[in-house]
Amino acid sequence: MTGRFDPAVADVRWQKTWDEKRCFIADPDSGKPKAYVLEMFPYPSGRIHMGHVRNYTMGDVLARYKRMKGHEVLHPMGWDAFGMPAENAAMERGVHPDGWTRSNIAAMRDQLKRLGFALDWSRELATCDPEYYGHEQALFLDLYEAGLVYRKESEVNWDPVDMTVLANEQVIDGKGWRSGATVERRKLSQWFLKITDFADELLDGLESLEDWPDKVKLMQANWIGRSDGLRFRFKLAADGADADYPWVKAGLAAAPEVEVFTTRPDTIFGASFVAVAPDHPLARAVAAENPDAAKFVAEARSVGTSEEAVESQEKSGFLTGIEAVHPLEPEWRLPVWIANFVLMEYGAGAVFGVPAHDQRDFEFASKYELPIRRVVARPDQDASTPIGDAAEPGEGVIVNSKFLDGLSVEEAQDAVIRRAEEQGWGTRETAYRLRDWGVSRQRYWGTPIPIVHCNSCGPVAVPRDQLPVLLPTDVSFDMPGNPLDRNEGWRRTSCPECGGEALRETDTFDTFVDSSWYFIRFASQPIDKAFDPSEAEQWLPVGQYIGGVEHAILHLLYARFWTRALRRIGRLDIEEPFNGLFTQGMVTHETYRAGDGSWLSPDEVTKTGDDWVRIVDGTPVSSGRVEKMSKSRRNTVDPEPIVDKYGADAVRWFMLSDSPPERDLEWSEAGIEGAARFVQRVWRLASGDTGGEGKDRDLQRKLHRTIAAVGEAIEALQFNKAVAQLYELVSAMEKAAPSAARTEAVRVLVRLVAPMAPHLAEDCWERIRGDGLVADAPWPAFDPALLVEDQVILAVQVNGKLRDTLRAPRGLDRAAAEALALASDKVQRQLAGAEPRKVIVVADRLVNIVA
RNA sequence: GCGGACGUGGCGGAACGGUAGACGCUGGGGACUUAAAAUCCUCUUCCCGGAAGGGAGUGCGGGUUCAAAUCCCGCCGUCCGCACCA
Repeated sequence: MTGRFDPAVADVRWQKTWDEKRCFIADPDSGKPKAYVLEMFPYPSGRIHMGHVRNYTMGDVLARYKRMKGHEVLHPMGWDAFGMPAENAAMERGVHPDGWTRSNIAAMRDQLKRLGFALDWSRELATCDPEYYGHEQALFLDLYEAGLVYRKESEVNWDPVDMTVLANEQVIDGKGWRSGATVERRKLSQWFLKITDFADELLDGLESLEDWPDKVKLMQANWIGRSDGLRFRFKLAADGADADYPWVKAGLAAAPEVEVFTTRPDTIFGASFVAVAPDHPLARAVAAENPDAAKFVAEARSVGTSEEAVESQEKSGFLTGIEAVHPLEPEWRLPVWIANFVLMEYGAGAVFGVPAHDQRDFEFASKYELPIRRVVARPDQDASTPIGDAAEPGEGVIVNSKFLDGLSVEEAQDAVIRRAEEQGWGTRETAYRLRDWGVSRQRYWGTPIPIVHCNSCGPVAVPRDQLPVLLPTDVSFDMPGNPLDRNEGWRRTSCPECGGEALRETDTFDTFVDSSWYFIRFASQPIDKAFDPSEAEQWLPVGQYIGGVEHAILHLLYARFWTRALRRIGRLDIEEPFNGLFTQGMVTHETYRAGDGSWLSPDEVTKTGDDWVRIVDGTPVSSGRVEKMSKSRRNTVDPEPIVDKYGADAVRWFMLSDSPPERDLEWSEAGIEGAARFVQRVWRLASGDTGGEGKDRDLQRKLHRTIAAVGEAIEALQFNKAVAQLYELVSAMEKAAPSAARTEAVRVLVRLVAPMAPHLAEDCWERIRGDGLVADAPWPAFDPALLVEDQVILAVQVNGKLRDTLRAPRGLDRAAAEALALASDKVQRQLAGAEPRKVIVVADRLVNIVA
């Protein structure tokens, strides 16, 4: 039989067949065990990129494998369709965000379909569909009514380029995650979701996520940043005339105290100062009275929170002249400073400084010559050992600390907290780094926040029967800012409560709200509500979720929160949305630069000998490091022409080969060529002579071992290992003479490659007259008895070094193995007449002779 | 600074503490062909050697073990996350 597998014909043909037979429509009532395989849905930028191809190929292999193993598989696809790029396109090209987004979706859907993914397109959704965001508005109101939403004027991260607010999670090194602009501080009224109410749950829940990467769990744990400690109050010394105290003048007379939070209450006798944040009420009170203080506060606040600012900024403080009373030593006074390193948002917005055992306090004390007093000593130190040129934050025994002396750090912490609680000046408390999630965005292309602002009633929820609050279509993008603010016709409305004049909320949701529940909507999509809990619970939690690690904190934390919030308000009985998580690596490519330093794309350059040159004029090109494919580096490779040239299966196969899926995959022409060759080799095996009688025990064993190994590798998401196994099997089959075993091997091979190269597999299946579609065929079973060889190769070592390998029957006993090894010429030569002192035998593996 | 991951041929990478380098790519040699493409065979960690064979070898230095890429200790390097978090 001659000819070649022709993907141009086969791809279209089988995609059509799967579609017509509704192969991948998930049926909740099939009675089969359910499996929910999900990849992070894409933003409809207009074209798919190699990262999508890799991501969706991995999910597809798993989905198809699970189907073959007898599961009812839910493997849906949709569009994370709201967001800035649509508005940018509107501003740059005058197209409407809706039209732009819709046509992008149509283009990308076609591209995805060409790759033959086993997706249930009947459940496709886009977050910009009113049917989707309307339900989201209702869910938001549910949370609002349950007290999990609040509005507050707060200092926010303002992106001056995108002209919107960013969540803390979206500020990377002090810059906006999309625009890269340095983020400013602004005061705005914002809607917040109470994610901090779930801090403990979200942290503790991580422990149940056994099939998540440790790295991601750790990142989330660090992000939540739980610290256990003591919150306590310092009384402010009021020894002089009351009226002079700044807090009295500032109207704070009722609270002549300052509260601090510490994780090291054991070091309380090492305190040498108290410091408050520049935003602290006490600091403001002082600033109101003292121009120097006001100047200091203003300067401290003007410094950004960017990395450079924080690193280069020296610790500095302003001595207020106020004194705090040590809670355990009433005669002991500590100076109160305003310090630029104290954050108002964390803990109590004030700290007490222990220079000996905290590096930051140490630096501050060194600068202002404050006492540095040891209160913890390591075994090689005592109470009088001076502190060197750095703080000692570690463990030890408490010294110089009255009733705490001799206790361990941990014991002393307990003792101080207990005493504080008994005496009523402090309480055990847990502080978190996590802040509430600000979800307001000053953008058009997002889900409208379903709130109306009434002059007399304040913010009022839009009644359910008026949902969805639709985005108006008559908007203009001819000036910066949010077009909703300028759309009076849409904005003006009446108050649902009093009927008076009111204005709609013009902010829209952060798009991470949209992606916080789409996996639930995939599982159940009734018309009249967001989801039906009993139907959704049949599929959820997602069995395997696959996506990029860049969402380790943002999306994955928000989705966990949203799921738990729905549970708390009784809407869905699921604790964690994603049972298994896999974060795949990026697709990378070499970068190229012309002589003038500009980036060149891979199709502008060619290699002549060892050097790269520009195709147009032959000028030399320098090849740079391998980096993530990106537009700015111009090192992207568009999947579409690759699929045209090699077919979907070769692309899929290459995406799974070589690199372990969690690591980066370097795109190479040679790699895709190799994958295309493999596709043809399989096709030739299935098209070749299938006659032949008789057994081939070696091939049969190889086959059964491969079935076991490939299944195991797919389940562990080690696709590169599955690929290597299949290469070995194909190689062995090509070398084997025709036999019944070989014929059987072809039938099995086709099914083993089906999850990875489904079009090829269908074509082969048809040629060998398999029943129905290979997509519906059961995964081949293996015979455990055939996994073991009856001949083994024994490694023979002398003093741990390999000297010989010997073929031996399986199950040889110690003495026989030893005798066999000692009979080896090579061993005898190494021993040179010496008597073995000891012989180690590992059954069926090796013999080590120690001389 | 804190936390984490990783370090194996020319390259991507395999390797329950038990034959290091599977498999793929690249490269060399060969077969088929008028020629090419396609395909197939073969070699490809390094050093000495014609070969047989020998030696070295998993970032570096120690250790545990009959046996270490794998376990332990200490360095060095690369990457990622967080970052004045009290």
